[in-house]
Amino acid sequence: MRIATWNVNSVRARLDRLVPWLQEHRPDVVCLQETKVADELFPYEFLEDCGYNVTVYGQKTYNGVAVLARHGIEAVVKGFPGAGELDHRRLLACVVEGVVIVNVYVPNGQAVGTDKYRFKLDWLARLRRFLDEHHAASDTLVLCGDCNVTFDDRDVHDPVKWRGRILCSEPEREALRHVMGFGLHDALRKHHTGGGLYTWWDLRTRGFERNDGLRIDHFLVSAPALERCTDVEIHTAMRAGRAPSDHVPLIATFDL
DNA sequence: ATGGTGGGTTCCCCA
Repeated sequence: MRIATWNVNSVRARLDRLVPWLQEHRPDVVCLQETKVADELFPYEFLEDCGYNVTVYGQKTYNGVAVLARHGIEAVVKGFPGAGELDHRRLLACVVEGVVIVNVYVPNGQAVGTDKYRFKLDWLARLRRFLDEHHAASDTLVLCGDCNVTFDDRDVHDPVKWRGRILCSEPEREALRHVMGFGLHDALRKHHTGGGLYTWWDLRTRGFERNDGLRIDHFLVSAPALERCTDVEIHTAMRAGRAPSDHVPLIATFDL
């Protein structure tokens, strides 16, 4: 089973990139973030025509997550249970072929010390509680998405410039490690231990042209899933060319 | 120290 994750920065604006990529690579499961569209306006037909069942949890303008699967999508959970209608639409969990899929769009946090930063740290604490209350580390579980946090300086092209800043600050890394404490492992690091592997480059500073990137999109998987994980690839080429997202897709392969 | 680009909406917010 091959599982993909991609922050598309608007699913409607990215269809011309997303559809050919799906047709070429045909991942079994695709977790999308930042779909930026209300559920009734989601472009279902384009993705269904690629051979996918589609489950969405979106909102107008901001946030939004979706799961596409070539197999049946079961046990769908939209948002943190009990959080209410006003909560950001950033979490979509489900089961595909017996694998628990948790698709997340972690808040960006804007800047260290802001209200959005505190919201981000709290959101990560809620994510850990959600895992504790609804899942077990002995399950075959794959949590993936835009985590908006680097693990360490290997994930940062210019660690001096980024030290202590948003996406790299120690409280964020600690909050992410607390999520990992549920019993998750950084699947990419099973296969690639070096630096220089990035998934996001800032549009505003034309970061991609200088490879000024960060690794903030992750596959965080339970021990049973890690054991069966045979590769994680970053599709860096998708950052080049016309109208890219600021994030590139990743595909993790599991011997399942 | 700031701004840059891009998406979606609305006369600006968010990343």
